[in-house]
Amino acid sequence: MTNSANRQTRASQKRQRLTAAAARVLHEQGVERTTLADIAREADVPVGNVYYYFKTKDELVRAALTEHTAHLDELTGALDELPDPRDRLKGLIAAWVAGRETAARRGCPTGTLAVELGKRADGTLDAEAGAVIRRLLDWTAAQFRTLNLPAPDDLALTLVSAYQGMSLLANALRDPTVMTREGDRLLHWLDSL
Amino acid sequence: MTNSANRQTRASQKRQRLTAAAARVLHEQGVERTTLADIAREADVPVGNVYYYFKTKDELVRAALTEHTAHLDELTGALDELPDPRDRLKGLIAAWVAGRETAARRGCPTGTLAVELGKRADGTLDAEAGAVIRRLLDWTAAQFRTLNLPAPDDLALTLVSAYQGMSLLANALRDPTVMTREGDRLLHWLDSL
Amino acid sequence: MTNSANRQTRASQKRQRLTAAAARVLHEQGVERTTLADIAREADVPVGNVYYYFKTKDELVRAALTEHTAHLDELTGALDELPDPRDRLKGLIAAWVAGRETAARRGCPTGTLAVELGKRADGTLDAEAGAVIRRLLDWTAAQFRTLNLPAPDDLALTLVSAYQGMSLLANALRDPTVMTREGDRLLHWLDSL
Amino acid sequence: MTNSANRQTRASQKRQRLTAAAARVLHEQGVERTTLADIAREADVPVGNVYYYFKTKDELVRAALTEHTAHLDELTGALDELPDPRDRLKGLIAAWVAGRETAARRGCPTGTLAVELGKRADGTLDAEAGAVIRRLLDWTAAQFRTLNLPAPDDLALTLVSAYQGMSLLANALRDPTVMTREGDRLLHWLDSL
DNA sequence: GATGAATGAGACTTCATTCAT
DNA sequence: CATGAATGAAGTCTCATTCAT
Repeated sequence: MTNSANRQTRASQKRQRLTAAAARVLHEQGVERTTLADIAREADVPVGNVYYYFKTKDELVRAALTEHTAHLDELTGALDELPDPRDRLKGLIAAWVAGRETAARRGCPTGTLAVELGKRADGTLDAEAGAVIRRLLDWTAAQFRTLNLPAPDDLALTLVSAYQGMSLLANALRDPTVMTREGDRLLHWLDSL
Repeated sequence: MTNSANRQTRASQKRQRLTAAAARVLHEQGVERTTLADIAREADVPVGNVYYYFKTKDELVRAALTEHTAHLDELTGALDELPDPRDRLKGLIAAWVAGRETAARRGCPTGTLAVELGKRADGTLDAEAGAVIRRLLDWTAAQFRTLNLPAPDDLALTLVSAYQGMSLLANALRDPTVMTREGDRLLHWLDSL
Repeated sequence: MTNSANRQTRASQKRQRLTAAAARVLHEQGVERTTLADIAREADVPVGNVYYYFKTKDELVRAALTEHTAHLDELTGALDELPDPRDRLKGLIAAWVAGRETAARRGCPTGTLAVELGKRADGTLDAEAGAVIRRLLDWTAAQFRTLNLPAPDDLALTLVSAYQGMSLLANALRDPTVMTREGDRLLHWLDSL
Repeated sequence: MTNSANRQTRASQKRQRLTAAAARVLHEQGVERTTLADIAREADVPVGNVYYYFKTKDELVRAALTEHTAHLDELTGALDELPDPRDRLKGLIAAWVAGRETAARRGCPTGTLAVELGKRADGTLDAEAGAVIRRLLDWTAAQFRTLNLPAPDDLALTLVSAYQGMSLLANALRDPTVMTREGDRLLHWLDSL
């Protein structure tokens, strides 16, 4: 590896460390309660150096949203390997239920981010949080459409809405079984369509 | 009315004004982005005076939660007048849909509060936000139970979860029709039980 | 003195202390090199408390400009007592020369402020610095007009311009005699009109 | 051209580009509001590379002063070609008036630099700004001396002082006509001597 | 020589909370 | 009881300067 490539790689690594740390810490503590120092510490980067990679705190939030989008794409990408769209949706639900402990402790990363960003007077970042959710909606609707089910958009809305609702309740009640119970119901519902 | 009683009344009025203002502003701006000064201004109470009624900002958050509980009780109390529990639940859904514009702009007051408080490391207030949601769950489960439906707690979970989910999505997508579409589906679902 | 009046007076005093300190320190160190802490220390006020009186640093700069305007008004007000406008102008020049040590060390308060504020991209405060100078121009022109001299505005421009020039040179050369020499010349010039 | 000479030339070019950029940007934005990055960008030199040519920001300021001195020498050198010293001085004034738009927008480069540097506690650079002004004073005095006029130093002081004054006022009032009006007066004044 | 990256001190500003009257 | 004023801790952000390659 050349020096130049090495340098660039190290820099990219740091940027990536910061992005990952931001996604993690912002999910855990929320946007407003998280300080740049928190993220810097988690990424093991000096605070002053954060600004070399991200000019504002908001850009770090944006990076976290992008990270969540990437996670989502990774998941749906893996599910796309399954031949049956219904199985893909069941896999999605299974993934949600598998994350029940995290959901109970911190809620859905994207959903809680959207809630916080929605409180802002200036609508800069909330639209971007909404875009991530819409991405999930779109993928889900595509599966329902492939299944030739009527009103696939409404079905997608119902499914994603259920996910956000159960995550919020699991979190509010600090009860991961909410995810299991609702997850089971959603699986049955899918089979009934 | 005696002077003393008069004084107490005036004091209560101020307390009430502060509580109402807290509920309103905290819903609109979120807990972390709201300053005591914001609430004081909205309640038309001098900042320095707030501390006579509420020793900390958290107590104002608590008061807002109590206010939301009162609103909920008012609603369920009115619905209890209806003879048929199914009609009561339909009335609940109708109320949710009626609040679609607010939901699209700010989300569910209790739900968004629970999300924000859930991010705190110290579990001081998040339990109380959960309690308000549980109160709704309990009332809803009671209706299902009266209807002699099986697993009334799960049905309640599904219904309230759907409400939180559709509120979050309406908010994240800034789209009040989410409330209408999901509301219609829930009404049909109720009839199918 | 009542309690209320007392309280208000003390607050005003603090505000006045801050304004005076700002005028002094900003003149000495310049706008950009002066920190809020510098002004706070000079006024013997805790840094955090400064913001109770002035919401931004720029407001403090504005206050300093107002202070300089007040000083100017005081001076011209005193000179207005003189019956002969020519004597008033001579008094003005005498005041300038009297301040030669300060001028040599720090330049003209308003002039140097105008220079610094003029460098700003956003034209917020530079106009206000210009206004103070224009006030001096106006008063000076009024004297020339009363003397029935032709083109009083140009004469005023020449006189004030000379003042700013000699202050700048005295400051740049660290030489108070610049003020004396140019002051003498201006007095002769006045008599020659 | 040898490699070594080539390298040196390229390096000199960079140094020259930085010097010119410093003179320009420092004049426009002022010393304190200008960052090294600003100058580096304007000179199209990587930030990290600036320190190879200038060890500190102050050295860049010094270089800008040198650049202004060079400009001044160029101007006076050209004027020296004129046989009549009075014409040289008139040419100087004409040059000032020709730069009226710049003066109105940014003031005299040397004068405003002197003002800012004069605010420093440590007398490091302010003397050098004064030196540039003194250079102009000296050249001007030489012309008056050649004209056999009495007190040539005082006449020079008056002329340069007038220039700085009119530049400052043009700048503070954002009015280039100040330069024209005062320029005309100075030309008449020259003829009257 | 050249350069992207790193660093840390310090600036401005906000705000929950307390105080003095 | 009421309230303008006070306080200090903490947060975001900037930037001259240095470092590693």
